[in-house]
Amino acid sequence: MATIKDVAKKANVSIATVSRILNHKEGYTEETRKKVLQTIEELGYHPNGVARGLISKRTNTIGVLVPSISSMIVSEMVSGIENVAHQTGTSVIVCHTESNGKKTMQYLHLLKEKQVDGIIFTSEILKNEYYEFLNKFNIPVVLLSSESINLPVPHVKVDDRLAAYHATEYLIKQGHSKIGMVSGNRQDMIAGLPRIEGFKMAMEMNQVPLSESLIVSGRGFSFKDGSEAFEKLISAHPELTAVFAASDEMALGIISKAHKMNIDIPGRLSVIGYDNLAISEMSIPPLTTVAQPMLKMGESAGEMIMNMINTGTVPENCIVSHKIVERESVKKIN
Amino acid sequence: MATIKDVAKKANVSIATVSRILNHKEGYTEETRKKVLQTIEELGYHPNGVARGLISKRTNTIGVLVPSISSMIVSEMVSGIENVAHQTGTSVIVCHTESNGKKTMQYLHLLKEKQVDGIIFTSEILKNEYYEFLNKFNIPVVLLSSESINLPVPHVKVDDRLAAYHATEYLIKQGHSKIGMVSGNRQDMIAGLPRIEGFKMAMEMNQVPLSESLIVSGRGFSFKDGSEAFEKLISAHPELTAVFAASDEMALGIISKAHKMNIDIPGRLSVIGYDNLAISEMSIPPLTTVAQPMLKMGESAGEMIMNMINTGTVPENCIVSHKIVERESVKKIN
DNA sequence: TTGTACGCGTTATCAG
DNA sequence: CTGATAACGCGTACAA
Repeated sequence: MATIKDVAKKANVSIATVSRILNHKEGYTEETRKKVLQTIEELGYHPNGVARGLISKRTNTIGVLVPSISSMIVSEMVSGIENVAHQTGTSVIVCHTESNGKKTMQYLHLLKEKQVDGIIFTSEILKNEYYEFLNKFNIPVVLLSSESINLPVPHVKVDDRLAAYHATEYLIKQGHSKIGMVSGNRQDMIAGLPRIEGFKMAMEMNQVPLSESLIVSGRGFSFKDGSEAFEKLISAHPELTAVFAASDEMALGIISKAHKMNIDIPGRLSVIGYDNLAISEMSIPPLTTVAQPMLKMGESAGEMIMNMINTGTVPENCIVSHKIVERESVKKIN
Repeated sequence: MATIKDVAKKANVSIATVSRILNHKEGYTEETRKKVLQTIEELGYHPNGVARGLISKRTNTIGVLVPSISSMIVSEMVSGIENVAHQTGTSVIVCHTESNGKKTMQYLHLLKEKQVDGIIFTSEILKNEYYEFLNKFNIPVVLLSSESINLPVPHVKVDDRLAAYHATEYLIKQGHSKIGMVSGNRQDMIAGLPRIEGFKMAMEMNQVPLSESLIVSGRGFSFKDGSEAFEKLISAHPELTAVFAASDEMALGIISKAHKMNIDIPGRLSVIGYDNLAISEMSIPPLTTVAQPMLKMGESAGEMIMNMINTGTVPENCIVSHKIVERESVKKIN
């Protein structure tokens, strides 16, 4: 494999000169530049990023920690991150933690050893243990679709409480007053509780009758969770005309179960989801839902981490705006 | 940041000894080992992988090229790759090429500069240009869900022709004899044409009437492609009782369009898909489909590349077996 | 404008 | 069992 030394020798210059030319510094004539470029071509020389990283203390690599790559919701965010990263010549290492604390720490060690320039932490809470490690080694971090209340780590996410508020309010404005919610896990302080709070708030603010039994939560946000929770909800409250689901997958679970129970959607029951995944256009009926701009969020997080790396400052949090995408799963009534 | 040198100094040993201990070589007493480990703890020392990579010529990093990360079909394969990679302490850099030749070459250069140990090429054909580059620098490659007919590159995939054959035959065995196909792009020699061939073969082998107009292909394999192609197909052949879709997304497109046209599925029309994505359980009705074991394929490709890296030999191709997952979108008829 | 020489943090090969 | 020391490929003061 040709090194910078080989190039220097063949071109009859010093490695310093070659290095300068490669890095677009000044200090050489156009003539020598051409000569060097020429022999680089001839030798098929490529710079060795590892050697460069050793001396420059930059690897142009960032790590992205996600609970699960194949989850439709994170893969799009990763895509956004990769988008902006690649524009500046940096690469993305993905690590799926499976929400496992031990595995997460393993990854953190691995990434530190690899000397990544920064880390994006996605869809999961930042435990103290993680933070201390990162902080100890001064590794820049940003939280994506997550947040920390006590730690000084910047994040990008939508305002879940507000978004849930809007979703519920939308249902109310369509004339519904018997509304239930199929929520995620109550213990989940990031994506679970806030959406429940938003739901309650909208109900109260609009004087719609509310009781705790109108909210039934699943273990997570999956299709199955949605389907099971809905079954409980509707048997306790057959009078419902609308349901707010805390995720699109849950909404699909509801639709599927409703179909089995011969409940027409949106004829007898309206459903609004949350996420605006690709699948929400594919369902029958197409799903009305709260859109989280996943791709954009990934891009923002990417820009944020690049900024931290380049400037050493910690940026402001970024609250991206949600919106309601109207399709056909919600019906206006009287 | 503490280096191996600091550790050596503080522990009153040489860096050589520290290195030996770190790498579990022999040549030191239990006593010195403890002392060194102790001071490593105290200093919070972590080895620098970049420096190690410079001398060992291994980065414990592989690159994965995919057309699009967020495509449900590839994200699961990446997950499989990452699974096995992490077990051996290697990381995965994902690059989405958007099927763009220029961008792909950019990534290849980037990955070479980063000195990755190997590359997995996913769901896309390996152009000569790519191969020459990889070959020139002796970078191990494996093809995942793709193959090359003229280049000596190992691959892992299912036998598309055979799988399509089985899917079609399954329809026939359920009593159908008026069968159409909504296919992917005919020009696609990897995932397009073979499935068409399999379809034709099954029809012919079972003496089911076949004409070219029974196959209509989309630009790709998307929901929209499926929905549009189906519209053409069914208007030309309203007598059809079953359709083979070349992907699950296309199948969903068909179901959706059929619903709009008041065609009951599976009552009047049976549909079989291809892929067995997560969404195929979520549709109404749940989709009967040909399962490609995406996760396992990723894992196989991961093991394959690790083998190539470690042994320098090129492994056998790996044809993984498909199977038909029966759900509710196909009805048996008289 | 150009070249020399040192250092980045490791591993590995020698001596001792 | 242990310790100097030379690589690995590159960037960069400093000198010429």
